[in-house]
Amino acid sequence: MDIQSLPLPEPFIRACKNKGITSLYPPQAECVHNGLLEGKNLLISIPTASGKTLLAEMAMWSRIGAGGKCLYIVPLRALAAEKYDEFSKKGVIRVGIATGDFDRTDSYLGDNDIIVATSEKTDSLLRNKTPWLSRITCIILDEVHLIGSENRGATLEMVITKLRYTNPGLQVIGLSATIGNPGQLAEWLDAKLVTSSWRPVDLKQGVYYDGKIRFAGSERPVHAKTKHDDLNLCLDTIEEGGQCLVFVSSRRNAEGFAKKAAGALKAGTPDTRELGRQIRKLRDRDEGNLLADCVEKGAAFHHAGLLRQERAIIEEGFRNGFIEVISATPTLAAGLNLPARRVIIRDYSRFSSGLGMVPIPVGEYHQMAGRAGRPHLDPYGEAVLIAKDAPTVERLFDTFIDAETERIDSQCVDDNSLCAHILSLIATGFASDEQALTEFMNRTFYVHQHPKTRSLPRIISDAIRFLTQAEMIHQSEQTLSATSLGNLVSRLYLNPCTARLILENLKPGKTLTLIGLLHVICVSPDMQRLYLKSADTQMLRTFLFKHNDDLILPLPFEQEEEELWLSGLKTALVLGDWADEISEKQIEERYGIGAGDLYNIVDSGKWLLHATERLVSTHIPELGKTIATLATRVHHGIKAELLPLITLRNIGRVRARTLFNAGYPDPESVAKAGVSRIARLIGEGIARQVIEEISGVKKSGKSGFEAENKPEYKPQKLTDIPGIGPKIAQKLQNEGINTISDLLTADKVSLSNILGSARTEKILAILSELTPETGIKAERNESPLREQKITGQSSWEDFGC
DNA sequence: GCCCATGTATTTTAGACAGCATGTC
DNA sequence: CTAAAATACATGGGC
Repeated sequence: MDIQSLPLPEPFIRACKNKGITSLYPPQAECVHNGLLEGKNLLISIPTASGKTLLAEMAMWSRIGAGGKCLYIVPLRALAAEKYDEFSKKGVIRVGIATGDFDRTDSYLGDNDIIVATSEKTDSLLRNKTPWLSRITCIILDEVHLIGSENRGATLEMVITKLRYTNPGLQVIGLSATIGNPGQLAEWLDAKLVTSSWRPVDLKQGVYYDGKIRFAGSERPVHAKTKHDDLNLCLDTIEEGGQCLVFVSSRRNAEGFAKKAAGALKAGTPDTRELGRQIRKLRDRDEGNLLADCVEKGAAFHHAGLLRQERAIIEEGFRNGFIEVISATPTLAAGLNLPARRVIIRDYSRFSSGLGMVPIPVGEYHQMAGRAGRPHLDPYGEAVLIAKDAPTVERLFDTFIDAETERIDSQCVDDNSLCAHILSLIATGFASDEQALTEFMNRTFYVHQHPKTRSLPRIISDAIRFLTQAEMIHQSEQTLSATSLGNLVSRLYLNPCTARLILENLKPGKTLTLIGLLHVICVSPDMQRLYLKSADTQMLRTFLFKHNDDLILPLPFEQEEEELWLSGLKTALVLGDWADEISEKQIEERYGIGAGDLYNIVDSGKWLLHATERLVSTHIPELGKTIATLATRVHHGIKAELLPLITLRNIGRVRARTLFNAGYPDPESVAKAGVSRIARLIGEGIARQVIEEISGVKKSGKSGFEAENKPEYKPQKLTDIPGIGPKIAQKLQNEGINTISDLLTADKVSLSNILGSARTEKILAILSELTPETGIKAERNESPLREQKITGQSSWEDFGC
């Protein structure tokens, strides 16, 4: 089928032509025949790299041509960024991206024709009643089979159900890997099912044993260059001019294999050495950098302990053909599109606690195998499993290559996130009584799979009971409504169990310490915890011996709970060290974690501390202040003494520490020191910028030295302060704040309630710069955490719900 | 007493989503 | 119902 003959906007057709795409692949043509461009729902289950993205784009362009707006839902932030780039390149249409870490376009998001978002972000937008969502006329569900994922499937299912509920006539395009029950999923989506195993590059799947790869019907000998089968398979492809992807079961294995491969590759090229340099630059120029050592030779490993930038360099280096082999954990299987001529699935079983080594799902095998063969670049793709003995050869064919893919099952009721979803349904007005909840749930995939279920009413009323007890919803007559707490929890995207855990334990009555607070957050279901190693247990016991009194939660007796408690403590200690300015390298060594892990822990910690502050501030403003301080400390990884400096733009933990140690503990002293002295510490460009900021001078052609002699900025009235106009001033006056000095003595929490926290921060930052000159001392008691008292009691019982 | 080879007990084991603010210069 | 590989430690023998 010729693209030019299709009813698609001209710019899109031109863009395709420029990329060399003139006609459709057979499965793509089938989708067009099935109404892709006429707004029909489709579930498309075809192999990776057979043109799913183009199908999505065709559907979206045709909807946009008809005045519509499209939402492209992906499971990973990295994937969102990739699609965003890809769609943006075509020009003409407006593309936006919405993920948790990437919301700069948020305010104008609704103006875009296409919005790329993660499923969680979409859920969050729904909970915050984002108006433009009702104008969406087409959703693309990338990797829709993830609806069966235990962790995150429920969210995706609820998002789909909600959007279809509010937007009648919505076109739904599901893009799925091969699954066992595609018909059932298609039925639920009211979609036509398109399946095909057609691939643009031929894929050969086989098992290696005893010097040969056995494919169905053919064999291929592999030259035994070394005594390692996995390595030989790898070198075989490289000699032939291809690249290799090796999937293994653990990080250590990934690193081990890359080291082995690097040893065999020996030389490396100028390109790989450059990549190595780039990777070295990312860390403190310390001695051993295994990744850089490997990459220099053209081998790399890939897992979640790496930094994002490291992963990006490796992926790009592989795509450009510089890196010849990557050994990876499943990160790469699910993530970006990174094909290679040969994929080696070396470890086909993985540890699962309580179960031992279990074989990976067939679906996952196919996802890995599907990575073999680069369209237009490789003549064919090979996916190879490695057998350790003769009988295993056949077994591997049976369990993976010739096996049926697993079915997917709805996770939306037995998942512990049901409470959160019920709360959000009530808070956003999807349902205002039990009847409506049931009706809504009847539209889920769960009920489609279990049409005769009778347990649903009980499950729903259990959730309602929990939420009522937690004072998140309120029941009068038959009507359910969210309390202000419930609304807050829903909008903060917090698991209700987490919110309850926090509120139960931060009640007044106990001495609150930094580690005690962090510990509460770290045992919540929303925190990603660290795995406990045996050496940790010893370390934690020692810590407990000395600091048991600092903790709020008592050590539980039951073993399972104890493990959660301890791993939460370990995670809390990591956050504590980070906020105590322990160097990243030291933290990584002390807890045996990678830089990427640290980043993730801090990221989650930041989010949960922010949420905690919001939760607590309403009831105990004093405590809210303390938590806000701590949130800032964890955000930047600084001790309390650096708080004044961190408010400056372009000053992070390192520069703030440099300035502080050189005798400039706050913005005023920095300004007084002048550009030349500060420049010696943090470089002239930054120094100039910072001092300009402190003096409140807008960026202009003026030199930084002039800025030093600028007359002091002395506001007289409230409206003299940038950020405060007549309306805001009126609001403040209504609360009894009439003058600048009132503002300075007012406490931050009540200000936040009047102005919102972002504005308050901004205004306080401005005020803090001028206090000495105005003669008013801003005494914002950031009392040390250890002395903070709160009253009440904490209980262990409701821990973790 | 030291070094190495071998045997035995112990330890370790993937990944990754989410908030903020809605008026003002 | 279900693990396996790497590593740390222990032992023993040769010198």
